[in-house]
Amino acid sequence: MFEQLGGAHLACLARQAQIRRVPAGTVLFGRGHPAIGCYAVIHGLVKLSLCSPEGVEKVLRLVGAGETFAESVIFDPQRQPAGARTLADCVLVFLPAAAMIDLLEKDGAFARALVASLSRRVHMLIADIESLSLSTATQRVAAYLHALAPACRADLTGGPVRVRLPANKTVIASRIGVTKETFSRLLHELSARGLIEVQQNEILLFDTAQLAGLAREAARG
Amino acid sequence: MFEQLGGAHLACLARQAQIRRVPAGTVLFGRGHPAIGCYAVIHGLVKLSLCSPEGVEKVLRLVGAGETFAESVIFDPQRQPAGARTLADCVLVFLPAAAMIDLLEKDGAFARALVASLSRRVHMLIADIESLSLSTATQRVAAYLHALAPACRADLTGGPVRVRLPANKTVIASRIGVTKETFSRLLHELSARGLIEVQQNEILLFDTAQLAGLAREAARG
DNA sequence: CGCCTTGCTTGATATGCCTCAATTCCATCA
DNA sequence: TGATGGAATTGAGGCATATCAAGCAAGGCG
Repeated sequence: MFEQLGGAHLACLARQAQIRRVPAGTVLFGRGHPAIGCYAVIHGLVKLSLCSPEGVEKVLRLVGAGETFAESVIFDPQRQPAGARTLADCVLVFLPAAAMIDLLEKDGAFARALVASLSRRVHMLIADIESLSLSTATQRVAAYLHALAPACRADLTGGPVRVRLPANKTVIASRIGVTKETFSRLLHELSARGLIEVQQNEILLFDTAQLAGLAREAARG
Repeated sequence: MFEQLGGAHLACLARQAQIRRVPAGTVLFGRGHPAIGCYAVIHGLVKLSLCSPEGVEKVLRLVGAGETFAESVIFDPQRQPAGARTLADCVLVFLPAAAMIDLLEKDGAFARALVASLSRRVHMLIADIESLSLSTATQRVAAYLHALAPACRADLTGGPVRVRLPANKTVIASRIGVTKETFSRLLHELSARGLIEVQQNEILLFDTAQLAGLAREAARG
C-alpha cells in the first residue's frame, strides 16, 4: 500500500512485523484501547466503527485488501478512537508502534509515504463530513454506489456496471449514515427510477452518470 | 505549534516562509484550488468551510492562534477540500509546499511532529463524525460549550466559567452542525435549565459537569 | 440623528428520516 | 424436509430539526 521504502528498512520492518490470521468476527481492538501498532489488510475485510453509549453503531470505514488502518493512533497520545472487528476471515500484517516510530525518523521515503497516507485519510474524513452535513440520504446512497463502480469503465461506456457490496446491507447502511430500513427503501426508489437493479449483495448500475448527478445536485421531486 | 525542530532546519524554513497580514473577510483559497503551501495562524481567526452546490455552508473548523491548516493538501495530490477565509484581521505564516516536503525528508523531528499533527487532525475529524452521526443537536451544543471551557478549572471548582464564542453565532451553529435558529433555541433551553447564561458573545457555564453529562448521555425528556 | 445592514431571535409549519412492529426471505443445520 | 435464526423488507406513525417568515436589536455611516 504505502510502502515504497528502501530495501534495508523494509527488511528491518519485516523482521518486526507479524502476519496474523484471524477468523471472521474477531475483535482486533475496542474503543479506548491503548495503541500498540497498526495493521495492513492482506486479505479479508475489517470494520472500523464507533458506538454510542446507547449501543447505536456507526461504521466509520470498511478496510479491504491493500489498505492500512490505525496508523494515526500511534502518533497521537490518545487511545483508539474506533473499534475494529473483522467481517471476514482475514490475513493481516501487524506493525508494532515502535517499528513505525523508528522508521519514520530514519527513512525519509517512509516518512513521506506515511504523511501522504494520513493526508488521504484526512481528505476522506472531510468527504464523509461533507456528505453527512450537506447531502440527503438519497444523495449519499447514490454517491456510495457511484464510488463502488470502477472509475475507468463507468464514465466511458455508460453501460451497466455490476458492483458488489463489500458487506451486508446493515453494515453498509451504517457506513453511509442511514438506518437499514431507509437504505432498503432508497435502493427500491432508485430501482423504480430505473437507475439500478438490486440482486442480493450485488447491484447493477444502469446509469452511473445519472447516479453521479444525483449525488451532486439537490434532491428534486 | 508543531515546530520543535532542529535550529538549522528551522532557520532554513524561516528563510522560505513569509509573514502575511490579511484583513478580516479575505479569502485565502477556495475549494478546489491547487495546494501551494500551508499556513500557521499567529494571530486572528480563520474559517475553513465546505459549500454545497446550493450554497449551504458547513464550517469544518475554526483555526485560531497557534494552529496550522492546509498541511494535508500538500501531500495528497488533491485540491483543497475546503475553502479558507479570515474572520478577523490575521497575521499568518505561509509555508510553501516545497519547503515542507523538503524538510519532511531531512528532519526526523519535523517528520514526527508533522505526522503527530495530522494524526491529531484525523482524531478530531473522527470526533466530528461521531457527534454528527450519534448525537442529538442538544448534545452537540453541550459538548461544544464544555469543550470551550478551559479543562483545568472547569472540573475542579465547579463554579461558573465564562467562555467567549470565537465567532458569531451563525458560524458557530454551522460548526456544530445545526442551523442558527436551532442553535438559538437550544441555548435558550440550556439557559432555562439553569446550566448556562448567554450574554451576547459570551456564555456563563454554571455547571460544566452537567454539561459534559448531557453531551455524553442520551437525550432525556 | 435617522437610515440601513447584519445578526439574532421567535413563531408557525413542513418534512426527512427514524422508530417500532410485523412479515418475508434466505441460509444453515438437524 | 422442516426447523431455526439472522438479514432484509414493508408499513404506520412520530419526532427532531430544517425551513420559511417576520420582528427586533445593535452598530456603522452618511
